Amino acid sequence: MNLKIVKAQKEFGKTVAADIAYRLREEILSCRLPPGEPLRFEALRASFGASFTTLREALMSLVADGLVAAEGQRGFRVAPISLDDLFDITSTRVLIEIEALRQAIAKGDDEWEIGIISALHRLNRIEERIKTPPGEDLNWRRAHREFHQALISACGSPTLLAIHDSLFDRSERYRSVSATYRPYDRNKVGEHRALMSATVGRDTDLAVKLIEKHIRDTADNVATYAAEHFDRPALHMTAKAALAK
Amino acid sequence: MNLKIVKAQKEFGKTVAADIAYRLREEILSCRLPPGEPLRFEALRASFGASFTTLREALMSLVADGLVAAEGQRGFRVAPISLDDLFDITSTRVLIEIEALRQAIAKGDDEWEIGIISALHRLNRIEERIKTPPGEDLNWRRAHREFHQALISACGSPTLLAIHDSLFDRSERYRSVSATYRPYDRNKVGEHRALMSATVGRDTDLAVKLIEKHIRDTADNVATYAAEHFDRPALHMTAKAALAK
DNA sequence: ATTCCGAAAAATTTCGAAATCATGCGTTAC
DNA sequence: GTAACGCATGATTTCGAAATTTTTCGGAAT
Repeated sequence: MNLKIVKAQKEFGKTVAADIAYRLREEILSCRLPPGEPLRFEALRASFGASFTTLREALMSLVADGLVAAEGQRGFRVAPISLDDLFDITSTRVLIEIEALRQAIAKGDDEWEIGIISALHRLNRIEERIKTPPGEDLNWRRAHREFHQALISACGSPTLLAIHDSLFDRSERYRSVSATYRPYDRNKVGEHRALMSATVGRDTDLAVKLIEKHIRDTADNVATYAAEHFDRPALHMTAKAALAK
Repeated sequence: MNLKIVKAQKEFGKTVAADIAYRLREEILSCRLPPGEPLRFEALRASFGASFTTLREALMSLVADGLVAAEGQRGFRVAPISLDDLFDITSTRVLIEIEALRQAIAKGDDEWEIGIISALHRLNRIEERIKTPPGEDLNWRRAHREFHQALISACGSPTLLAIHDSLFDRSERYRSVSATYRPYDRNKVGEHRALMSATVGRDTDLAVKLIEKHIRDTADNVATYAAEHFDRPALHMTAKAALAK
């Protein structure tokens, strides 16, 4: 585990703990820290350069987001993935996003429309530029997330938005798993544009239909290409353990 | 603030931090720690007998549950309450619980039905016994929560259940606020029974209608009796500050 | 050969001091 | 008289060592 030692500095968040939580989140969402991987304090300490306490706080906030699993007094590990979990997240996302989108279309103002169009434009630009699978590109992931947030940002319910954020993060991890094994589906570009049109055009029924299809298709795609990589026992054999064979 | 000093001992949770989080949660849900109240470490340290770090961890988990607000580097306070927040929680609860109840009725087995009937029976027994407003009784609150959990426990979606738990906690605080100012509405007993009957009788449309009415009526009741107590600036004047006037 | 017990080892959890940051007040310059 | 600066104060945040808990490994008994 030769991650370079980076001095804990408030690059992103206001506090060191928030910064570490953010960086750890990136590692987990991109699956550089694979599902099931145990998170031992000594190793994290070496990678992130923070104390036990600060790391613990970062880990706890990720537990709250469902990205890390805490097992009583037996430490932390990256939350495992499974087909059941993927289906559960997908169904719940459909429920939440449909409702949020309905309300946003009913309540959204000019600024909301502009936010959607801007987010889509930025996403498209990034997709033109990058060559690597977008699932691994930090900027693409950020732009993709911001587009989906923009769609429902006018729904008027902080709770709905918070739930959406959490579910979107958990979905992201599955996208990353499958992105390793397949090229990016260019049809997504069209889907995003259609979603924008229907939403800004206040065609509630069409927009709702499109968002459900978009979410379910993405999940199906992941399941098809990556299912064989689920539910494996965590591959956390150290070099030492592998050598002992 | 003359809370008695109780030695931090693992009465409830497995770890001291989990135990303190549980006890703090109770204080907040019952509004013994009023909304908006600043949570200063020295005071908490005296009340709960734990170190800064442990308290911080407990606070952070309550922040994740939306019961405590963390303001950057300016410490913690009990999350404020407002009519907007009450309406937001209520709408989202309706969405979540209707879907969860639908799925539970479709998938529930014998054990599920028995769980509902048992939970209702326990709740009724407690209601017969107690004299104080139920909102302040720990056992009533626990039984009430377990009845609502039992109704949807068979929905098959861990995510839906987790969201419900979180929203139920946040609602609980509003119930506590209003419970201080009005007697318990005995109609609730009948509502719970009707809810049980429709659910166990697999009458999806009726059950869904009843749960929505139950949630909305409770919220309206709270709003009517307690609205004047919302949005007040936090009453955290110390004796010194009051004296200075 | 297998299971059970106990002690050593490894990991997590807790602690209080030290560092850091925000706030309010007094002083000074304009 | 007003605004701006700087210091003192009180609070939070971070640290690494110490205590507690879990896990592992070896040995003896069944």
